[in-house]
Amino acid sequence: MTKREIADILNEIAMLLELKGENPFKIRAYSNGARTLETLEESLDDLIREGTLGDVQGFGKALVDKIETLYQTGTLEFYENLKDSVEPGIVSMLEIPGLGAKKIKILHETLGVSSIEELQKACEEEKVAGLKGFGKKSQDKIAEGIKNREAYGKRHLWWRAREVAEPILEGLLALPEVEKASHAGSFRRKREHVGDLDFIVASSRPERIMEWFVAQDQVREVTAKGETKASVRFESGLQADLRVVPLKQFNFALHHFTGSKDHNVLMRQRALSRGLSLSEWGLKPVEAESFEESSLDAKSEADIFNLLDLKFVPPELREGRGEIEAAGSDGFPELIEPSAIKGVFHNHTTASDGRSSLEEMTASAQALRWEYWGVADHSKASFQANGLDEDRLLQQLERIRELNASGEFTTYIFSGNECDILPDGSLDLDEELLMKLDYVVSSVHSSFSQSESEMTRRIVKAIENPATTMLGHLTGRLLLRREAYQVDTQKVVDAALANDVVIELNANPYRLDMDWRLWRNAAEKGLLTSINPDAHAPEHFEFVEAGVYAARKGWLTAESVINTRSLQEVKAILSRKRPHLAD
DNA sequence: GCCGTTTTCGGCCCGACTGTTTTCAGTCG
Repeated sequence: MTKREIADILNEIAMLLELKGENPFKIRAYSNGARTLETLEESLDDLIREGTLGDVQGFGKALVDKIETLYQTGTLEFYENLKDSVEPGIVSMLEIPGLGAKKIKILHETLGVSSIEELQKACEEEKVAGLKGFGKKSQDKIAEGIKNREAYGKRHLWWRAREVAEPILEGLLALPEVEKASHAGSFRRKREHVGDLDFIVASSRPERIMEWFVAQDQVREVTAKGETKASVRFESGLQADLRVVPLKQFNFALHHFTGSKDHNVLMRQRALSRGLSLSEWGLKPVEAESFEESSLDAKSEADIFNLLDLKFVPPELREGRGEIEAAGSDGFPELIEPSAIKGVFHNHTTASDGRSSLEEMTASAQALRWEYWGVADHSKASFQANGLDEDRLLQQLERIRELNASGEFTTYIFSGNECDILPDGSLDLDEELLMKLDYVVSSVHSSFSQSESEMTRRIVKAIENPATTMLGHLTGRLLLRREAYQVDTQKVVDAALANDVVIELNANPYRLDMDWRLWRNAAEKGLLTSINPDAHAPEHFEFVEAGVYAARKGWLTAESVINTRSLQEVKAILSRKRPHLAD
C-alpha cells in the first residue's frame, strides 16, 4: 500500500471514530497522522526498514503499528472491525451540510435513524425540531440539504462557473470600500470543474461588502454571513464564499485560498526549511509570536514566492506537480497565452451537424482576426451527425477552393475532415480522397465499450494511417457526464510521436481532451498539439480560451501548439503529409 | 492517540459563523 492509500484509511478511521463519539484528541491524532503521512518526504519503505517511523513527530506506537501492518499486508483488523460496527447509512449522513458526527449521533440514538431516507422521514414528521440542540431551523436546513444533496454535491464546469464568477468580481471591484479583490481556489487555478467559488477582498470596512455579496440578484440562499466571511448559494447549486481581510494580509490570503492543498503543503515546508512559518495570515519567523506583529510584507503574490527564493508560480501550475522545484531553479517556460492563437482546426458547418454555414463560420473567424481556420465536418459513418460521403466532401472541397480564390475573406480556409476511426482502426473515407484535403482529424465516435487493448490498437492503427494529421478527442470523455473510454494514453502518445501526428487538445469545455495532466511529459518528448474548439457554431470559437487554460495547466508553451503559428508555418507543417501544400 | 515533562498523567486547538442558547457547542474550511 502507498502512503496516500494508508493516509486515506487513517482519515476514514478518524471519521468512523468521530461517529462513535470517541475522544476528540484521539480522532485528531489519526487525522494528523494521515496528514503527516501524506506530506512525508522520506520513503515509507526506508523508514519501516530502518525502524525509524516512530521518530516522526505525531507517530506513536499505535500509529506505527497500524501503518506498518497496512504497508506490509494491505489490511488492518482494527479498521475492518470499526467499519463493520458503523452502518453505512450513518456515514453517508455526513454529506448533508450542517450535520457532523455529534449531531448524527444524537439523531441516531434518540430517533433511531440509520439512513438518509429515514432522516428525511423524521424531518417530514417534525420529529427533529424537538430534539435538544436542534430547532425548527435545523430541521428545515437538514430537509433542504437532503432534497438538494445531488446539486450541492455536484461539481460545476469551469466554463459555466465563470459565467457566475466574473460578474461577482466586477461587482466587488466596483464597491468603493474594496481595495483589492480576486477570485481564488480551483476556479483561479482553471481546473476543468470546480466545487465552489472563492473570493478574497482587501478592505478595512467589510460591512457594506458583506451586505452587497449576500444581496446579489442570483442568490438563492445565504448559507453564512458574518463580519468578514459569507457564503451564498446560486440556483445551480454552486456555492460562493467571500472573505474580507486587511490589505496587509491580502496576498497571503489570496495565495492560501488559491491552493492547491498540495501546493500549499510544499510551500509551508519550503518556508519551514528557511525558519519561516507561512499561513493565510502572513509569513513570519517560526519563533515569532503572532503574524499580525511579525509578518513580512508582500505587496504582491510574487513577493511571497520571492521571499522563499522562488520565482512566481502562475496559479494554473499550483497543483503540487513539480512547480516548486521548477520555481526554485530555472523557473517556467513561457506559458501559452490566449492571444497567441492565430487560427483553429476541427470545426463543423451545416454540411454535417454544425449550425452555421461555411461562409458564416469564415466570416466569424475573420472577425476574430484569425489568419486561417479549418473545416472538419464529420464523415459518413457518423450518420447521426449527417456525416459527409465522398461526393459531398468533394463538393465542399471545391467550394472551399472557390472561396479561397475569390478573395472574399482574408481568413484562409483549410479543407479537412473529422474522419471516423472505425472499430477495426481503419478510416471511414477513402485514403486517396483524404489525401486531397489539407488535413484530417481522426476521431472515435462509436464502439466506446471496446477493451483497453482493442481501443488502443484501434487508435494506434488510425495514427499510423498516412492520411491522419491529428487525433481528435483522445479519450472521448464528457466531463461530469460521460466517462472516458478505456485506452492506453502512453501508447497513443508514443505512436503519435513516431508518426508525426498531432494530438488535439479539444477545447470544448466538456472535453478538454487530451487531459492537461498528460501534456507536460508529452510535450517534453516533442509532441505537438492543436487547440481545437470543435465549434458547431460561431460562438463556439470562444472555447479556445478554455483550451489555452488547459494547455497552461499542462505547462505548454506556444511552440508546442501548431495553431499559434502563422499561415505559412502551418502550411509547411501540414505539407509534411500533404505535398500539395508546399509552396 | 501523542507528547513531554514540574517525567506516567494532563493537556492537546484554529478561527469564523450558525443556531440554540442566555454563554456556547457543533460545523466547516
